[in-house]
Amino acid sequence: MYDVAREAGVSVATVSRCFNRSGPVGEQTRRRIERAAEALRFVPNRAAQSLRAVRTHTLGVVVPDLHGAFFSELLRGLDHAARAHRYHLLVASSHGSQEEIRAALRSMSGRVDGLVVMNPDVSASTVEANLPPRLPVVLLGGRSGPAAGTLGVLGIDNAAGAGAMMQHLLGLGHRRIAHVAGTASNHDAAERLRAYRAAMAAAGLATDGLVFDGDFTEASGYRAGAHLAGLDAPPTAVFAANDAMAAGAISALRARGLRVPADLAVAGFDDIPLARYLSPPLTSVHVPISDLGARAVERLSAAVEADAPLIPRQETLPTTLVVRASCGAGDPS
Amino acid sequence: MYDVAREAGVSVATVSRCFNRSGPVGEQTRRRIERAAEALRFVPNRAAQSLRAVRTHTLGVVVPDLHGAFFSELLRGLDHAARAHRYHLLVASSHGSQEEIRAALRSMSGRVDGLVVMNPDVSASTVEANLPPRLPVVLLGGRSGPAAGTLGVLGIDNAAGAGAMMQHLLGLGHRRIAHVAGTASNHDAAERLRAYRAAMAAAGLATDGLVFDGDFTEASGYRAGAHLAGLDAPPTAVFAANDAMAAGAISALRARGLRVPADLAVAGFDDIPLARYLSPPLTSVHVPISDLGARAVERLSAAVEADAPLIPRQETLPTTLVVRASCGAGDPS
DNA sequence: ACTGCGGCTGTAACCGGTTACAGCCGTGAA
DNA sequence: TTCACGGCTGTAACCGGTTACAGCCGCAGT
Repeated sequence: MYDVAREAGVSVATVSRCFNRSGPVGEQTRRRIERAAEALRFVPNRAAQSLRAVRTHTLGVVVPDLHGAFFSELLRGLDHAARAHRYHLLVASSHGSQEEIRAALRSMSGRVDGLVVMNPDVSASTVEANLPPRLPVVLLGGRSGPAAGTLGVLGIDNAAGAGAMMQHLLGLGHRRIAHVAGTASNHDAAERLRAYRAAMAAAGLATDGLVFDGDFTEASGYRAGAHLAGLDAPPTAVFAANDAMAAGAISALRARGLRVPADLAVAGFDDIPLARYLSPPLTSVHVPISDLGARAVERLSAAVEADAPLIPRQETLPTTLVVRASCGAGDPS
Repeated sequence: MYDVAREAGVSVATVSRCFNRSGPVGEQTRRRIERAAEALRFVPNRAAQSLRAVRTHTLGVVVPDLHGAFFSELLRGLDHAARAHRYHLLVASSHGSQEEIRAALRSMSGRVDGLVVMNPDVSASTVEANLPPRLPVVLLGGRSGPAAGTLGVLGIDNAAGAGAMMQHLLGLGHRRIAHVAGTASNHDAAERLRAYRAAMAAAGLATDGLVFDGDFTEASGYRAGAHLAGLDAPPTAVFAANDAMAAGAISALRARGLRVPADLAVAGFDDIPLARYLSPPLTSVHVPISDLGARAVERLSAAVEADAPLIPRQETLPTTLVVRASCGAGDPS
C-alpha cells in the first residue's frame, strides 16, 4: 500500500480512504490512486484488515469428513447462507482424531468470527479449551444434552424420523425388518439404531441377527445387502441408517437376483438429492441438511452482528417421511 | 498475549518463545506461562501470525458451485492433500457470476499462500487482475490453452475419455446414440460434446435431434430421459456428460417402462463413487477427481515451499473407460 | 488584511503476534 | 576481585492495513 501511495504521490491514509470510501478524496487524487493501484496490482491484505478490525467476515467449519452427499449438501447450505450474510467459509476436516480437532480449532482463532463444529465425539469442553472465549460456536448434531456453556447446539430429530419410517414399514406388514447401522461412534447413528430397536420391541418383534454394522459408505451397505441376501430367512425389509448404504444394499440385492421392492423393501435416511433418482426411487427420511447449515449460519451471524455471546440454546429440526417406490408403497414413479 | 505475560510475570517475547519453542525458556517460567495461558484460555491469533510471518498455511479454493458428487470428491482430494502438507482450506463459491469471482478472489488476498480456481468461464487475466502478484495459482479444468502468465493449468482428458466411450458404444453395435450435454458455458461439457460429435461423424452417423441440453443435474438428466423415451424412433444408447444426469436418465426411462440396458444403454462420465452402486451399475469414464485436487495442492505447495513462482505448466490427467452393466456389456454385477 | 470554515490530506498509534538485539545475572577461571 | 561467557529474558521494531486527530489551503464574509 505504501508503494501505491508513493506512486500516486499521496499518503497511505488517503489510499485507504479511497478504497473504502470512508472519507472524502479529491476526484483527480482518486484517479491517480486507482491508476497506481492497477499498475502495481494492489489488492488489500485481508489478514491485516482482520487484525485491525477484529472482524474477519469469515466463519469456520469443522467437519469429521468431507466425503459423501451429506457433507456436500451441508456445505452447500452453509455456503448459501454464508453468501447471503456476506461471510466466507474456512473449512477444516478432522478425521475423527482428537488431536486433529484440537489443531483445527486452534488454527481458526483470529481467522473467523464464528464457528460451526460438527463432530459426534467431541465434548463441549474440548471445543471451549481450544478456542478464545467469547467466540460464537454452534455444535451440529452432537449429543443432544443441554447446550453447554456458551455453545449453541443444532440437531435433527433422528428418533422421530426413524420412528416414522418403522411405523411405515410395520404398517406395510413387514415383520422381519433389518437395520444397517451407521458408524458406531456416531451420535445420529446411535439414535437411529435406538429408535429402530424401540419400534421393533414395541411391536413385539425380535432383532436378533437383523442388525448389521455399517459405516455410512455405499460399500458397507453393499456388504450388508450381500449378507442379508444370503441368510436362510432373509428379512422382508431393510432400513439403512443413510441413503448411501441403502443404495449399496439395493445394488447387492439386485446382483443376487432379488427384486426391490417385490422381494425385499429398502429404506434409507437423509433423502439426499439422488434418492429420488435411484432405481427404484428410494423411500427415505427427509433431513433438512442444507437448512441445518443455513440455521447455523443464521445464529452465528446474529451473535456476531449483535456483538453478543451466542444464546446457548438447543434446537432440533424436524424430519419427514418421504415415501417412494423402494418399499412397495406410494407413487412408483 | 500481554495478559498472559502479565499474569505470568514475564514479557510477551518469553510467552511467544514458550509457545513456539523458538528459544530457551526456564523450566518454571514455562510452567507459570502455561498455567496463565490455560487460565485465560489464550489461543494465539492466526491473523496476527500470518501478518508477521507472511505465511498463512492456508490454500484458497474457488469453485463455481458446491453441489453434487463431483465437487464433494474434488474437495475431498484437496482436503486430503492439504492435510498431508499441513495446509488448511479456505473455500469460496462463485455462482458463475463474474462479480462474485472478483469478490472471492480479492477476499483471499493475504489469507492464503496459494489458490486453486475452478471456473470454466474465467479468463486468466481476471484472475491475475484481482490477486497480488507472485501468488501461486492453479486453474482447474479451464480452457486448455497454453498456461497463461504465472498460472498453472490442470485439466482432464475429456476428448480421450469421451472418445473411448463412443468407441465402446459403437463397438457394441449402437448407431443411434444420444448425448445429454452439460452446462453450455462449461468447458469440459463442450469438450465432451465435441468428442461425441466427432465420433459420430467419423462413423458416418447423423446427430440430428439426438443432443439434449442438460446442466449436470439429476433433474435435467431425468428430463432428457423422458424426452428420449417419447421419441418416435428412440436412440438405442444415451451418453450423458456426467453421472448425475445418467442416473436421472435411467430413472426416467424406467419410469416409462423401458429396460436398461436391454432396451436402451446408458453411459455417464466422472465415475462418481455411487456409479457402481446404481441399478444397473453405470458404465462411465473414470476421472481422477480427487487426484486432480491432490495434484493442484502438490504444485502449490511446491511453489510455496520453494518461495518461487509456480511453473506455468499445463497438465492433463488421463481418463479411463469403466465398463459396467448399464450398456449391456461387461460384468453385470 | 484577517477570521472562520469546510474540504482534503498527512502523521502516527494501534491491532497481536515474532524476533533481532541488547542486557542482566551467576559461575568459573585468572 | 575482575572478567569472559553462556543462559534467560526484556525492549522495541515490524508485518499492512485503519482511523483519530491535526494541519493545510482556498474562499467567502467583514
